[in-house]
Amino acid sequence: MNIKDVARIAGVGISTVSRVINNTGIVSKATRDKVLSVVEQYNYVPNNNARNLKATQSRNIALMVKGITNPFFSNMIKEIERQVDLRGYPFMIYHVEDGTNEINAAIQLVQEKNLCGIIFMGGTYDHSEEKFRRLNIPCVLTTITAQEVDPSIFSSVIIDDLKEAYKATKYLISLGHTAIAFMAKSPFLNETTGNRRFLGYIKALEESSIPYDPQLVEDCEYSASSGFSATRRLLNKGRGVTALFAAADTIAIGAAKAVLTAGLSIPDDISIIGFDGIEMAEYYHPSLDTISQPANEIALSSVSLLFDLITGQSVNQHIVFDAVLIKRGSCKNPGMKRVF
Amino acid sequence: MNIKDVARIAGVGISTVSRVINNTGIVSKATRDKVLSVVEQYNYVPNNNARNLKATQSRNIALMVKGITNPFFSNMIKEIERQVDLRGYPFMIYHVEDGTNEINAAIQLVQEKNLCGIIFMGGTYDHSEEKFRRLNIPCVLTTITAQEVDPSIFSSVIIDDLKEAYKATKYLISLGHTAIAFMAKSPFLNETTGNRRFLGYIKALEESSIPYDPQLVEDCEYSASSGFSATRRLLNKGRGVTALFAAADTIAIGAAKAVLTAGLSIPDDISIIGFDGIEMAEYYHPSLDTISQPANEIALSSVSLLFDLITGQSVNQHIVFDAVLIKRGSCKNPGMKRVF
DNA sequence: TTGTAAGCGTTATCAA
DNA sequence: TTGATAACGCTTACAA
Repeated sequence: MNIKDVARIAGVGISTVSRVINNTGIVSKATRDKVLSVVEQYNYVPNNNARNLKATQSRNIALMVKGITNPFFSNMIKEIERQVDLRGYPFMIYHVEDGTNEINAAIQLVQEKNLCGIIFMGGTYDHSEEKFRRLNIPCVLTTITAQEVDPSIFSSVIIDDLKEAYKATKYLISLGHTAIAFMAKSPFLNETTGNRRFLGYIKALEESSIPYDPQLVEDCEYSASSGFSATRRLLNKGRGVTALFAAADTIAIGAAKAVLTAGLSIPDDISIIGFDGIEMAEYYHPSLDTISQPANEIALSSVSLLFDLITGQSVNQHIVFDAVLIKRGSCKNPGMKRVF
Repeated sequence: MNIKDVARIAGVGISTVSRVINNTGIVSKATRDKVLSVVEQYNYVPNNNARNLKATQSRNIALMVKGITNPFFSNMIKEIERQVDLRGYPFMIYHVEDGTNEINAAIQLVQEKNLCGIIFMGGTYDHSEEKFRRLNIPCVLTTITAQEVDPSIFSSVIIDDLKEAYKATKYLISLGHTAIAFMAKSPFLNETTGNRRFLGYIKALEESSIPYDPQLVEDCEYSASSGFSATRRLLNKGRGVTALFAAADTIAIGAAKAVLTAGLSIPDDISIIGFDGIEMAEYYHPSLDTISQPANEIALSSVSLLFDLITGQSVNQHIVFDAVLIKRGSCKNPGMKRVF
């Protein structure tokens, strides 16, 4: 079933069918009805490939997600999809494997699928300007940004990872902790989210003249199991840790399990604070403190920035949201020092 | 940059370029190298729209997910993507809003994007045969099936929800529980996963001559917050519940939180068992018993069935995996009856 | 071994 | 208000 068939059956010309379908140009009511009834009856759906081929510029929008298993992203994905849908643009989600370069993947995609806009979620900050230029379509970075790239060629919606991590660490310090462990993915790899949060942690320590102990930093994946093993390793080192700052709630949950399994109490023996603000951290027992990102606002703004760009209503912008320190009782002042 | 440009710059014909790109037909080494160097230098990427348009049948594969926020799906999505990628087929993920019909959405998609295969994940069992016929491409249902449809026109990879729920309930009964609550999404709506699991619950009760009390069944979303409220409602009813069977781990986690928040102990006061086998249930404290689905095998089989269909290597099949009852200590024999 | 040319299903231009 | 018709970028006979 193609436009030709519809035209033939309806007894009209091809372009008339096209005009009816796209609501473009003037068509008499009689002709329009005739065409529509055929379309209806035969379940005709225009072929997008042909459309895009013709159109040079399509309306396809893609979301490239790095780390789709991170529950923090799930709700954002859903909201982004909803928002794009609302505006009537075709939308697709692409998952990028850890270790593949999302921009490279995107460059392929833009040409292959004829995208008119793209949102990147997750990943690193270390993209080259040349790649961005080659992308050459409106582009919003969500939860990440690009340090080395001319800010006028992309938009971004983020929180200030460094500042928020600083806030979390400061909070622990203000409670009286000095032996504070830090867990994140790739904390020592420049321009990653983990690194930004690590820098915030370091800054807070320095400001309070607490010497930085590299033994207290663990590199781990964004998962409970990884947080669990990392915390085990930490506890086994016997550095008298009294507080754990996990740069993701998933890690914090694994960490909490390791602490509880070791027969220690949260927060009496060890305080824990996470990052992100996922539901599970709230429903953990004990509920875990966290730095909660405004996921919904981030999603909404990302889409709205993208459409401003697509419709040419504004130039590239960079929005930085504040995250909120949520206290649920998993942190308190350190009790007696213990030796692990 | 299109194939014409490449041909012109390389000083060859269009079809030669096509032959080089697609590794089809015989091309002399010299010509091939010349073409490839131009492709390389100008970053030429063939336009997929044109390809698909020509091809009638493309290689695009889509995954339609209903309930992308369910962490049980996350790893499966990742694995499915990986498997499709491995086979070198373009892959895209589509999220279907709760409340929209995924088959309708798919019918659109098949024509628009020229799909050659589709996997459905999540959703309900109640699809009409007519819709499936209209789909008219290889199609695998994952974690769901279609009761009313000729099984020779689709494949499926599932667990036996009824049997596994029966297993869970039986387990609780074998421990001595009789006041067993059940929580699921839409337990009373025919042909949903929640309903299948509900029927297993009922079957186990009947078999043990435990009268069914509708007050002990709660309808809730697949989320911790929803499980939390549902459990609150349950406890407030004062029916002396001693065990909770949550038809999803996310629900079980919310339920556990409600129990613990009420000052009760798991499993001393209340036993809890979940369903699915997500990581968080293991790292909850206490770790939660569950019926664990072989998510990875399900993902692998789904893709492999789909490709068998696409390549015509086999006809539609229906695979039923066994799930495993994992005991982590959140269930024990009921202690003294309490009145809540 | 290579090139020419005819579509694939649309949209848009132009003439009727 | 309509209907031919020329692209869009590609693949694939078929010819050379």
